Amino acid sequence: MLPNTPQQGTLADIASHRLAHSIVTGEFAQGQKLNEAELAERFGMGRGPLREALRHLEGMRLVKRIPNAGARVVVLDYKTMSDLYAVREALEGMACRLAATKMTTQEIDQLSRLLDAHEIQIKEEGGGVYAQSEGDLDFHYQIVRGSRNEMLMDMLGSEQYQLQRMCRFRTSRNAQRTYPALQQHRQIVDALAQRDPELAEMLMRRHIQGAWRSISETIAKEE
Amino acid sequence: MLPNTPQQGTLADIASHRLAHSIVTGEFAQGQKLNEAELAERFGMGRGPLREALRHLEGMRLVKRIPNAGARVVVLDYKTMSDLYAVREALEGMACRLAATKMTTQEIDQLSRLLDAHEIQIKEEGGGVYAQSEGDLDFHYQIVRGSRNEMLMDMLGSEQYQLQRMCRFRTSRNAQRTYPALQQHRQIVDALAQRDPELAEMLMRRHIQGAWRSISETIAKEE
DNA sequence: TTTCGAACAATTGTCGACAATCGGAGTCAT
DNA sequence: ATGACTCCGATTGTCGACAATTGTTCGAAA
Repeated sequence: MLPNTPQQGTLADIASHRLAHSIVTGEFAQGQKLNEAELAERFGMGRGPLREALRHLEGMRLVKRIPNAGARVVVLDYKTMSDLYAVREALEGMACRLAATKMTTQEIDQLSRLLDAHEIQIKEEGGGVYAQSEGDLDFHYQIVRGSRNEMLMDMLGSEQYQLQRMCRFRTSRNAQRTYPALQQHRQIVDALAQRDPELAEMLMRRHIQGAWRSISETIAKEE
Repeated sequence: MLPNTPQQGTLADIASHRLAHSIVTGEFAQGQKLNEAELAERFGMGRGPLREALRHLEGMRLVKRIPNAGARVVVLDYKTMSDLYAVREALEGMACRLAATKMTTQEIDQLSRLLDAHEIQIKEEGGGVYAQSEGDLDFHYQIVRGSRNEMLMDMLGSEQYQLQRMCRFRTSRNAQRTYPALQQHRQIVDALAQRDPELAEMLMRRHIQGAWRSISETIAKEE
């Protein structure tokens, strides 16, 4: 469902996926230097494909390359995360607006049932991980797909998606926002069902602003 | 001023810039196959750096790569351009909203003077190319910089900027929108000066919607 | 004549080795 | 003791050659 295809294509693609996973999950610390020869050895490939993978990761903003000085894992400081959420707010807001007119009624119903499943899951598990779970990402991705905008799907699916997951791995302990998050999801689906683009965009933007406020407070508390 | 640095770094970066230029200006037709060996020969370098450049261009959505089948210049059809402008509307709208609170008064004044220069330029040249000129891009880029959002600057500066230029090269004949465009720019600067984020975002979004409508009509007329 | 298949040419994917560049250890002079 | 300079190790950047895959063309059989 999610664009997480392990992919069996070229070595460069494999390296790209494995590296992205290692970076997002924190296996590679932020700011850590990525040695080409060492990684090529570990992945059992030459440095050529690995360099292409690094170039790709650079495009996804997961690593930062400095000519003649190698590549380092990006550092997700407060400013970077803040910037990321502003971009997400703009893009997902637009996606939601478009989805309000492009999604089929059937798809919207399906989205509603997805939320029902989430609600059950929350009640069973005590509901501590919803806003961070893959379920939340699923909801957002379905709406992005509903926008029928290839560029948005690419940006939010392949690129930002990873950065956002990285963001969550970094601040995975705050999870008390699960109930209001589900509530907001329901409101968004309602707006979609009413075919109200303005409202749908506004609600999605508020939803993401709320998520950022929650994460932001968590970070503040830790210090 | 614009992020058009010819750059004297690695061969891969040089190839990336030269390729981007050739693609944007139409020297390489849309959908044209890009032969690695031939391009490496032309640029006087090996295939290694060139492959890295292609990876980079793929990230910028200027080329589309298919594993084991090579890279082709992207085709800017109607749907793609429409998607592009929706993304631009979202991102530049957000940039303008942020700029309304982050730009210094001095910077806003400077922006106003930039528009004065544009107005003079229009009157002198009969004003047929403003909306397509580099001057318009300059205005937009200054606002994006004013957002102080690194990610937005990257996205709109390095990546989308090229696609948009390509878009304009493709439809360079419609230029009767120059006066309303300048007028809208003035309104936007006013909103920035009044420190009104909501209004600034709304005006920028309308401005871009107008640009898309203009381009869209031109394309329709051609067929 | 059409279609299926196999060899072939062209192009992409990959590797190993060499050249260029950067960072740091060590040393010498002030 | 401190600063700068030099040399050396390590890492990145680049190239050429080889392997693998694809698309094509030619030919033979139905």
